[in-house]
Amino acid sequence: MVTANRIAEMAAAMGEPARAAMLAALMDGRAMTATELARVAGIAPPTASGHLARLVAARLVAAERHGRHRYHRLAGPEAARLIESMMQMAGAAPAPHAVPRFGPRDAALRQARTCYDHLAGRLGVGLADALVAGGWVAMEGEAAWMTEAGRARFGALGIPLPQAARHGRPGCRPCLDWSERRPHLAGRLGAALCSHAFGQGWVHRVEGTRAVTVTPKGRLALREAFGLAESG
Amino acid sequence: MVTANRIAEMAAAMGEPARAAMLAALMDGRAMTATELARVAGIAPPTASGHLARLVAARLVAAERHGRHRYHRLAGPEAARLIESMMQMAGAAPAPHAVPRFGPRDAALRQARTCYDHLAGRLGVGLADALVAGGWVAMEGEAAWMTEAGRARFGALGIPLPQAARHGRPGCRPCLDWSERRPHLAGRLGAALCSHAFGQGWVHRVEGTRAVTVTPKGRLALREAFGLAESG
DNA sequence: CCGATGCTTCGGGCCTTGCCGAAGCATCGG
DNA sequence: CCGATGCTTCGGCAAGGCCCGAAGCATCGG
Repeated sequence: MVTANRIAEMAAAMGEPARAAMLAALMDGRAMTATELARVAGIAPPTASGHLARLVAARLVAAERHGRHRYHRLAGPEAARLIESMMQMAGAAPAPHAVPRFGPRDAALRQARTCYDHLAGRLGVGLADALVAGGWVAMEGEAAWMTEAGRARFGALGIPLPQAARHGRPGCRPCLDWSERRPHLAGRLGAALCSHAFGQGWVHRVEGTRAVTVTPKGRLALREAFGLAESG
Repeated sequence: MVTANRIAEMAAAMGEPARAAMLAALMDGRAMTATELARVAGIAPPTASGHLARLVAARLVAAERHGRHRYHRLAGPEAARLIESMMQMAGAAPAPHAVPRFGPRDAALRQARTCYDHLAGRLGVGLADALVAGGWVAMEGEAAWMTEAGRARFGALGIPLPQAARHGRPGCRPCLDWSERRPHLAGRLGAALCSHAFGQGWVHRVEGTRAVTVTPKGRLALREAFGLAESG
């Protein structure tokens, strides 16, 4: 009974168009200020402030002060996962959940972007395909796992590996790509790959968006390391 | 933007204690009448009727008339999956989400029950353990898959097998058991095993509950087929 | 055909919640 | 030190939602 109440609390926090829009906007894993989120949701700052307080209370969103700004991000991978399930069941968006008004960045977003903490778009899907084709990773339905060979080769590249079956977050799982409608790689492995790609200068973020571009160096590295033919 | 609204609609449908309690009660996959659900949620029948209409509108619940009764069940595996995610994030229930007032059936429920369309409780967890130990199935984190050997042996037992990587539902996935706090087997394989167990007379449902008992025949068969030592 | 049963619709009371503008705090930049 | 900026709190309004009892439909059992 108590569990039903907690469910209701969380669900109610998501169950309002303005808050749902905010959560969707946070799904790329970046943090946003209250004012930005107000604009995204199409409401006045005071209203947004109230909504955000409620999302924080429901532990779906975490907030952090930096000077006179307050940055909001999803509370964690579980929250992202939950919202992702909802989006999927909501019938995946026809357009890749729009960033309103910021102009026609759709092409760039479709090509490559971050999805919470891993890579998505054609780049993410292509990378996942290459990893499966190369025998690094196997996928079946909603399951994915590293092969033994993959584990060894990721290690050799200096990519920190999720230990097998640690209790919390799955090491490796497929995540349905909004724009491509095919799976890319999420979970701890997806996050590790993404941060490695940033760290090595394979990709750069397009300032102020969640789009990323592949550098020439990255294009080369992705082909050499994973056999990824075209990466944008 | 439209996607945020649909999310909000679904979430709002879940975001009310009475409705959340109803959904939780439906999580074993059986259908319940409106009056039963009213009692579960602790509200009057007219109120429940309104709630159920809303859940149906949100496509979380499906209803079906049988004579003067109207049976409600979860709309499908995706809905079950979604609610399960919420429960998990809600911090798995201390008690196995209670069937109120129907008396002290907890012991039986903990021992063996259905969870949506597959087996749960000590029986379900033990079966999953045995399948992993016997090399039928492998599990890692939130991923699970049939081994080649397992696929062949399930087929030999006459259990209809999910084809690899069909698009909709995952063939095989772990599902955190409420009472045991360890995974049992869900997905299409879990459902196939469960219906096989009922069909072969390995288990019987305890009338009017979601508890099941293992028959002597079932105990024998489970040991012989899967090496499951004690099955209640 | 008639009463009992299951469910829904209707009407109305009550409370919650969304929304905004104005005003109050804090921080930054000069 | 002062104005601009980001955010929150406050007050008030309006809409929507939850809840119930009474009454209306349908179905079942005799």
